[in-house]
Amino acid sequence: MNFFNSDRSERTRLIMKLESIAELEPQDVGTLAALPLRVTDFPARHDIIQEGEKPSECCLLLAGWACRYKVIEDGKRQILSFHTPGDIPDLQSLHIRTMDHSIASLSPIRVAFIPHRSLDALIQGRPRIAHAFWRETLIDAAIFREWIVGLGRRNAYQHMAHLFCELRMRVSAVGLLEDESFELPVTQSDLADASGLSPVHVNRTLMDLRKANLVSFRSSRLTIHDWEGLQRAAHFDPRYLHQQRWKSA
Amino acid sequence: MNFFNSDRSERTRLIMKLESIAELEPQDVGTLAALPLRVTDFPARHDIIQEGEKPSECCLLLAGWACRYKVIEDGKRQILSFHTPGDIPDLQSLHIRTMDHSIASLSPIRVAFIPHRSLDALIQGRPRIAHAFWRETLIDAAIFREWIVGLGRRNAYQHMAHLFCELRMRVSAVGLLEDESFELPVTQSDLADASGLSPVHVNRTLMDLRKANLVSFRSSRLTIHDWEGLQRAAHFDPRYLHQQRWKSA
DNA sequence: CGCCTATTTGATCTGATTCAAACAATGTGG
DNA sequence: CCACATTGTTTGAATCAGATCAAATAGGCG
Repeated sequence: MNFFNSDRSERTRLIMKLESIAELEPQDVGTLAALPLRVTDFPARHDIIQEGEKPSECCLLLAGWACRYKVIEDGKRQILSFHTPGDIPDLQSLHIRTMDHSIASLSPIRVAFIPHRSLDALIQGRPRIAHAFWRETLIDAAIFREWIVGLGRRNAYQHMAHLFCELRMRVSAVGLLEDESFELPVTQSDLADASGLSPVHVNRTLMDLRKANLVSFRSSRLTIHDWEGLQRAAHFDPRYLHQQRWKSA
Repeated sequence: MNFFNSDRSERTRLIMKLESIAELEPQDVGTLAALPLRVTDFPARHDIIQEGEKPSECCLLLAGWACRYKVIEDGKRQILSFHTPGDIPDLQSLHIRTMDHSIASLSPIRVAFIPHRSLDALIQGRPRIAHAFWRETLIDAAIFREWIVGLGRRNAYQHMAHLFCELRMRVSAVGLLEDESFELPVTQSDLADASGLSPVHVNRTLMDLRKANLVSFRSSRLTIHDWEGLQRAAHFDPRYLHQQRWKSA
């Protein structure tokens, strides 16, 4: 619990994110800033919430990377989404009591827990914020849909390229893209669990992408060498992300 | 436009559905019943909305089956979800202007178009209905997540079994399950596009499920011979559907 | 340095695809 | 009500994308 360590840029992350999702009024921003936050740090690869729990708070990611995942009977894991600062990966718990999946840190992370009570009050009193929150969960669903397409109908090469395009766009939207390169603290096994492939095949696909001079992934950092080409390889169309203003290229 | 043909059971479908999702007050029900509906019939295999459109109405499915789908560059199709009466498959268009996928009828269907304007008013004025609508889109997302798991980490046999379990539960919840059997007006190609498989392999998998005496799928009807066994084969756990009261078996 | 975890490589295997053709069902018009 | 066309299902054979197994190599870090 490092409430006082949380720096200014982290504490305004939620406001930045929601402003990128919907228009807010000055009063909305004030109400958001007054939200009670319980700020907590977690190490890498640590469960924040587990499937089956009934949380009474939502967790706002302030720094670091997280993911949602499910484990099936035979122990296989499927990652459902990746999350960057500003995301509230369990926002749905506001209206769906029981978690149907787990959320874990990928890197060391800092999260702010916000009581459901406070969020409910916000939703009642501030329709624009309610709109922004709902919209965030809907964009979430749009990303799930695109993953379904990738898993169902794209080959490994296109699928991985598409995933990197998505992450690039989202990272860029929260200002973490540095010259077509960003921290991506995941292993190739994580990428396998996200893309429905085996770790070995992820490795080979990464090498193919490297050989085609599109991207390279080394020491937890993705560098895009040819953004145009990557999009072409993935047949990537960013409209499904429903970003208002694309801070792209 | 068959407003007057729409029978009583169809017109209360939405109310039934929302009541199964969240608790409503009598006044909510009254407001819902007063919603202006533009009822329209469509033949089978007809697009109701296409990707890229910006609808100003939502479509409530009154009768028949529909699906969401996306088509990628090389012409491959991925079905994203199946929909039964009571569903509003484009409810997200209320907050996300542009459709990122299409919606089509599978069988002949009857839909009621409801202006966004009216729904917005409802959401402003009746918090419980707002809650129910939001919750419906969240359950949608939960189903997407389960499809991601199926596509990524289940084999063809488990995946198809799981899909049938999902459909059985949902069909049951809207009262369309008749003695462990229900209309499922889709082709094996449709099942292939939903499960990320080829039509040939769907055919072979269906035969395997038949041979195991779990289900049979003939002339647009799915009959479950062994509900327990089917759930076991799929490792099906219905909790992700977040149904309040399971009107099951 | 030495341990542990992640990546890379090679060889082999397999679940699922593709192609092609036969067959069954359903519908349509004469 | 039959003939024909169309669409959907079934079967077989060949092929392939990606999985699995196993072992070697490379990083990161206390």
